[in-house]
Amino acid sequence: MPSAPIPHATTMLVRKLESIATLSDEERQAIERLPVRINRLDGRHDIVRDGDKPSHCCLILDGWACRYKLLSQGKRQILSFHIAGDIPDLQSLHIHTMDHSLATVTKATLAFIPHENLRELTAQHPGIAALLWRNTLIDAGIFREWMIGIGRRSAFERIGHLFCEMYLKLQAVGLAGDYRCPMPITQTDFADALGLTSVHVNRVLKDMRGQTLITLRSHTLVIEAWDELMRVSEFDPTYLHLEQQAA
Amino acid sequence: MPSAPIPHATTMLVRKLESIATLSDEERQAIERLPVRINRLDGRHDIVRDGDKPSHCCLILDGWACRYKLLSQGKRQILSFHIAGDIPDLQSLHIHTMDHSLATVTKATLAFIPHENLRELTAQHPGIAALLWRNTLIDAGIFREWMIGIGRRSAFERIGHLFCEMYLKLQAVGLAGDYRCPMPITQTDFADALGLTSVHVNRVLKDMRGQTLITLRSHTLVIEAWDELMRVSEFDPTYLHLEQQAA
DNA sequence: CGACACATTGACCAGACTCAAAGCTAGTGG
DNA sequence: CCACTAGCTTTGAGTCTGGTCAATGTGTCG
Repeated sequence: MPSAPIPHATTMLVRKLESIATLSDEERQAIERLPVRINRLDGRHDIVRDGDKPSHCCLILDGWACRYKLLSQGKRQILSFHIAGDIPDLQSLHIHTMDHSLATVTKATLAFIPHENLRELTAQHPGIAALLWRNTLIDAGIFREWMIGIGRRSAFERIGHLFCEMYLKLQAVGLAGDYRCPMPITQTDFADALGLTSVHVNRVLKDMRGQTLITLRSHTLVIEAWDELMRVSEFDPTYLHLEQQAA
Repeated sequence: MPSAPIPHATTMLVRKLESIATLSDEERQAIERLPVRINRLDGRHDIVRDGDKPSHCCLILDGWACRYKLLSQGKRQILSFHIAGDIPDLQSLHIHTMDHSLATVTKATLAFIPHENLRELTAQHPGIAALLWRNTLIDAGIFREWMIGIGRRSAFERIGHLFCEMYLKLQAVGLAGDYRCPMPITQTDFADALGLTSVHVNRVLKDMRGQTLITLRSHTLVIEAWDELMRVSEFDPTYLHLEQQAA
């Protein structure tokens, strides 16, 4: 988790897409010609807000972001967490009004790509369109899995499940290994992501530590018993569709 | 709700896509050339199962379907309900292994379209690809909204919210009107969709009837007080992205 | 060395669950 | 055409997971 040098934005995108399928030279070059605007933001800072009609998509180069929605009486539901290589608002390319917000979790480096260029790219290169489409479909699969967790799993299982999911996602882009990964979110964030309260999250974490399943200190997670954690969380990684590990 | 004659499969697809954007003659003809296999199924019948690698997508011509996943100890989470015009497993075009199941709810008429023809269609016509992509993105938005409900809304709000959502979706394809629509699902289905138990659903429904918000009898829902139901359920239809009403 | 955000803990509470037993009702078959 | 049945709905009584409220630690950063 020592932060590797942040790659050039389009290089990161090429790498991400090539982890799924091979790109032709032409496709690779078309991606590399995309104009990007790089922006560095602090943590806890909105990128796009519920109701906005954005004109750019946002590629994460470094740091964490999350999608969330605010409800009445200060209630908040976090919908997803995103890491380097993700384009969390790719949907805005085809759905013009945001129905939720996107914010940084940590300090982050973002690349903004104009919709018009992405639209041109996908019109010219159906293969790239398919890959980006596929990306949004995997996102939808993760939404479904979260729904299953919130709807039908215990607090303990939900938290364990999230640990497994984030560890594998981070590992796939080389940001985790050796059962150790960054986990830069607060207990309130956990609660809002998993449909719990922060008080209850605290108690479950205490329990998990007691069972020597995990260590969680200064925003670093160590999974002390991976197989056991997967088992008690009923975690099955199929839904992440991580065909291969990109390094 | 009197069942109109079931239109030809490709006509239904053209109509659906044209409710979002205009198709060129060429695009329309390409869709109409799609080969389809029509199949009539009873209710409560699996169409595709968790783990399958389907080679067709399924367009619903008539009836209801749902996506669901089974967990240990007989737990089930229903992920979505689908009605005429939907292609609930469109994702299988780009994600080869099913991470959940798809089943009919009622007796249903389905049109199966081979992946290879859809892939060819989208490669040839980026505009159609964009429209289908958009469809899957709206699905994802509905998943997010369900997540919000299960995570942060009370049982009462969740049920009210689902009524509002299904009424508008049905109305958009001409299957509902006058605050009245079919609702062919059991209280157990409600429970499994909303992260509740059927006993509790039953009690909440009783409460809703008591407040004269709805009538629900023999699989027909009548919304007696639409504005009030929307208000108490905190329902905001933005996420459905129903740009216009198709008749 | 504050100050502030975050984590932890205790005491109490409630919305939703479990288990179990009756009622309904729409089909089915005789 | 009616009795039967399977599946669904309704209700009651008791329980529990997870929520609420509030106070007290703890760590980090200017």
